[in-house]
Amino acid sequence: MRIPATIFPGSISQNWKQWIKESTLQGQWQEVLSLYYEIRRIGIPILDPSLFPSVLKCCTNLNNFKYGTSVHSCIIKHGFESFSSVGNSTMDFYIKSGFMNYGLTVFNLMENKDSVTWNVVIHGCFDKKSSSKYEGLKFFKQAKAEGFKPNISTLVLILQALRDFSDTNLGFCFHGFLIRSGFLDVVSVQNSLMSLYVEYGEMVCAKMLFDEMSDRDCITWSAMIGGFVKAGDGYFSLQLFREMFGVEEVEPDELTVVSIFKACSQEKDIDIGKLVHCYAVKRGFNVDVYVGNSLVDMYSKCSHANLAFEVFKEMPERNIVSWNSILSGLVHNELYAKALTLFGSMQKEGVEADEVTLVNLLQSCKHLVDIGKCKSIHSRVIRMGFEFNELVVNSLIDAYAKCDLVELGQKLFNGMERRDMVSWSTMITAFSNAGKTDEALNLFREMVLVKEKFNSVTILSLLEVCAVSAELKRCKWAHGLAIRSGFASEVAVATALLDMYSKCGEIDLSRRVFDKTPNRNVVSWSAMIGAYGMNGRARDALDLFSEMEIYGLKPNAVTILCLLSACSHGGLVEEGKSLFNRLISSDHGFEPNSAHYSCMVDMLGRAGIIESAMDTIKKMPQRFKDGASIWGALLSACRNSSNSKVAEGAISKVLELEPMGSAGYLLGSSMYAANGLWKEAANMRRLVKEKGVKVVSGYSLIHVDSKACRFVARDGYHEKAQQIYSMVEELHGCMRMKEGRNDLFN
DNA sequence: TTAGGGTTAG
Repeated sequence: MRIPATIFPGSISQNWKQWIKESTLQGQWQEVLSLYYEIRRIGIPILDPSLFPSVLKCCTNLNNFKYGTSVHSCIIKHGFESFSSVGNSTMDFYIKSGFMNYGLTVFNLMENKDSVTWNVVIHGCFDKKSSSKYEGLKFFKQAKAEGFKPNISTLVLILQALRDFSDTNLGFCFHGFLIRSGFLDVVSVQNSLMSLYVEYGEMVCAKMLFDEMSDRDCITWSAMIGGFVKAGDGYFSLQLFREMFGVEEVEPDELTVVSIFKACSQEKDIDIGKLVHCYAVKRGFNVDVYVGNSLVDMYSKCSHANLAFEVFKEMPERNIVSWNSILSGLVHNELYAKALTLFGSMQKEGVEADEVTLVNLLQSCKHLVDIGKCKSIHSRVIRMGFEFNELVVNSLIDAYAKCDLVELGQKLFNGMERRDMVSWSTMITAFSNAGKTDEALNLFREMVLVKEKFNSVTILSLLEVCAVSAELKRCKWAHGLAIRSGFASEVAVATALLDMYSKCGEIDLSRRVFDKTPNRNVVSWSAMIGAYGMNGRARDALDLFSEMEIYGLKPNAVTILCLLSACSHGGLVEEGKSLFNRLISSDHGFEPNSAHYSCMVDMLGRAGIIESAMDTIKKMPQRFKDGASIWGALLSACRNSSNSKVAEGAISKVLELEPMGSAGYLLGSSMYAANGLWKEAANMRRLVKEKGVKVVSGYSLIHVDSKACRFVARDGYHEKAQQIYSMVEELHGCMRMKEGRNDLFN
């Protein structure tokens, strides 16, 4: 290091001080420190404190904590610590080096605190890494009392920090302070306040602030658009975006289009998405990794997996979020095996997986119902040290449950150090899906007992559990709980409620829930139509559908399936047929799928019109002819009408298309038995055993006190089985006697 | 001392 020639002997020249200041501003920190080192080495006396702020700043930026402390001791030795500029810099150095406590010691010892002092300490408290945000608020209050004038950056930081507090009142109070102090005219403060309201979910306040603003910049618009996207109102954010285009002074940037892509995926509006994609390319935004990631996500969520992959391939820069986005996109589009393959490429490129990657992989395994792959990901989870990560473990529990390994899921759940709302909900759903209703309910009770909060998803699981157990008392309890917790007014919950009651046979209660549901959607209507169908009230189902059409609501595939099923079970063959024909020919845009055709075949079969059923199969599109359910429906029709000729063909079709499903064998066996073909019937049952086909048997539920007892035909698992069977015998005897007596009278 | 809005997941 060469010392500038213009140095006065014995002291530091003015030029030299200037050089230090400028070099610090230019980021030549090492050079400044070397010069300071020379000054100290030669022993040039330091007569004023003006060089210390620069030197300390260099130490901070170079992470040279040790040297900084020696500078601090030099400051003390010279008696310069009483200068507020030096004290402020020392404090800043300690705080930025991660030693908040040392910074606070300097702060407490300072005699001359100025506005900068307060700003520095408050900044320190609100640093992203800092954990003393609450302290920061206290300092702010104290500073205000001492007449301190905050600067814009401090105010912005406070507004950011307030997001971490759940107390919305703090935000409202601060808003008041900003008005009183006249700072609310500054755009960056307004933007930060608006974002705070967005974070609180107070969209009305955010929008009011937005409307009142006279100068809106790109950030204002983006924050507002992003806010509505976050609140789930993609439609309105797209409207705002159109409005923004009309304002000449502002132009959307990378951050704006990211929010717009998210809005498009929410609204499934691929047309606007493509348009904005073109705009982004024209403006050169597509090189931004955030923009690329959002595009991948948008195309995936709009079911355009190919386009998502194209964008992903063309991205100039990819990060872990890019990989996770495409993986989740593939999962979203049911391309599970492809997701697993792509993970292989990700590894080849040396990109390290994170928790989100693991969750995506587990999702794939779950849908593939592949126990081996689940276990292999599980071992990877352990190797990567994610064994105690709630997000990952929750997904593992879910995946194992879907693979029928509820016990393994339960083991993981029990071993969790920390469980969150999702852990509990996942486990409850797992029990529910496995038919373990008592376990599910007990777990929910435990969840309440340990004071874990629950959300509408938990309530949905709970309602499903109650629906499966079909016990009215339980259902009413769950309904009460849904009301008390404030979730009953949500459409999804209300729909689950009506479904639950219908499964208990309490169709009038279902209707009462339906009538009270606000913002009913196509799912609610379909559920109610389905409920009528399930309870044999086909006429009511058809009437409700007419009402739905009057409301102008478009039925979806499920609505129509529910209607056809209602007609099928209610024996309204003509009505079902005419409805089906009307929907195909009208401008509903309805294209029947294989389930609809199966339902039609089932309906005609139940009515004993096997020829028409066969005709339907002949006429339907070729691609549906290989669906096992179609032939299954025909087969059950044959069984009911003992049409063995058609049955033979149907049996072989079902067994060919679904060799591991139990339906074909069981229907076949019972049909042969009904026709006295005992050998063939036995053969069917032998095949079931030989092939290891899993038989799902029907069961009855009896509630004794608060316990549900499950009975499968001829099982002896109940502890009082013997007594039960002897009672059944006795009852049979009574019935025989009654029959006999009837005979006598007839 | 120095500031405001963005992407993936159960």
